[in-house]
Amino acid sequence: MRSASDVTARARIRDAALARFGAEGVAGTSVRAVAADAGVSPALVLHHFRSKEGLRQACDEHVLDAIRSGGGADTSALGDVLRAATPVRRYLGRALLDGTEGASALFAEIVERTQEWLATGEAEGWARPTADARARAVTYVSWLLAPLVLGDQVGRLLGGDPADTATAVRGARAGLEMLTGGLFADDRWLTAFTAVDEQGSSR
Amino acid sequence: MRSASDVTARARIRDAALARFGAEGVAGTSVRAVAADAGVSPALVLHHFRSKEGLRQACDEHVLDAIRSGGGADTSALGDVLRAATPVRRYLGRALLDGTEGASALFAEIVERTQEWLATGEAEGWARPTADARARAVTYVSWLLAPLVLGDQVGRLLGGDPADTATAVRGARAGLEMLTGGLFADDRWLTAFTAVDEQGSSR
DNA sequence: GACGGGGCTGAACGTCTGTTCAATACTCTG
DNA sequence: CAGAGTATTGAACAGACGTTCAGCCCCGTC
Repeated sequence: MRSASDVTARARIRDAALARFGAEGVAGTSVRAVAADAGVSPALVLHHFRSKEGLRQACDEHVLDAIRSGGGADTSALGDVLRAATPVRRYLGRALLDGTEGASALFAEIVERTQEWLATGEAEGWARPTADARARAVTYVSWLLAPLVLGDQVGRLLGGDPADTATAVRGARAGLEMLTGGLFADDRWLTAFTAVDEQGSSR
Repeated sequence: MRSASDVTARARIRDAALARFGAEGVAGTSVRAVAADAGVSPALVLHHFRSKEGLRQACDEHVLDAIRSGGGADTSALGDVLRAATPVRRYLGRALLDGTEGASALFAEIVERTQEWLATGEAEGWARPTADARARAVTYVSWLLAPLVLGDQVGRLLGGDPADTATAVRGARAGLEMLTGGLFADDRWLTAFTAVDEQGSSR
């Protein structure tokens, strides 16, 4: 076994599957289509990965390894996700929505790391205190991942090319702006929401 | 034609399709499964809607009507989305990811409304000014929709029941908190990002 | 009571699916 | 050079798929 090094057929198949799975979903992708993209026969796909499900698992593991090997640097997971190649992003978005085992684990992991990171920030004074650290971390991560899942929609409205890095950067800057200065100048919406919530919970 | 009033078979089929499409994707759902859920024969599904694609379009229109009829009240689209029933949310999330014609239109529409709403807020003083109003509106909407698409992940980490309203409320409050007070107390991340961006754009 | 039409069905169709299997081509070990 | 083992293939399978069609049933109209 020569592991995963070059453009071995196994790797070509995995990459083709990654792209197809991300673009059209796992259920919407046939083994034959993946094989055609990789330039091999359908039988070879099943030879290398035991089944279609095995192929999906292999994609999961590959994406997870690729992202995790980026290392949790100072900017937390933000950079990891933004730096990931487009097919990987698309695949990850769909895996998160499908509730894939690997994707779910990754999500939980990122939330955990983020919560610790924010706790540190709170102690060091650069992050504001919160009443519900868990909810804040979860929501923050979901925001971070939103342009990943909704990338096509965001890209379409922000500029012609959804794959263009400049587009993603423009959105990310606007996001950081909101998180730094805040979006709302007073707490009218927060109090309004609290009112609606208490009224609604009596239903 | 008695239109759509009660639990007519047509409506039952549409609702069953909505739930299935949302849970397992359009490609992952068979006409036979929808028919079984609705308690009718597969042939009837094709009789009422011309094809599987026609069924998908009918779901699109129904969801859009349901959401739009909520009316754009003062809290913008936030309430509309949160109030939508769980199957509708799930369906909408997947439709947005798939880039459905209807879902894309809805997204653009919400962004437009939100941008105007934020411009008003800017004029009235309760929304902070921004350098890129468009990017801010798009990002804000994608954040609003994030828990919708990632609902399962968020729910799982925030409490046992993803369908529970209390869970969604908890996340929404944490979000509003971040948007009101801001998350970061100083602009270290904003400047850091700018630095990385300028360095990265020279690649 | 005859009749027409739409809701509804069972059975069938051709096609595509994931998967299996025997056989071939290739590559390294002895 | 013989042989073992892996990469790779074409052909075939059974089942599920979307879709079609002829026909039944029920209801309101003349």
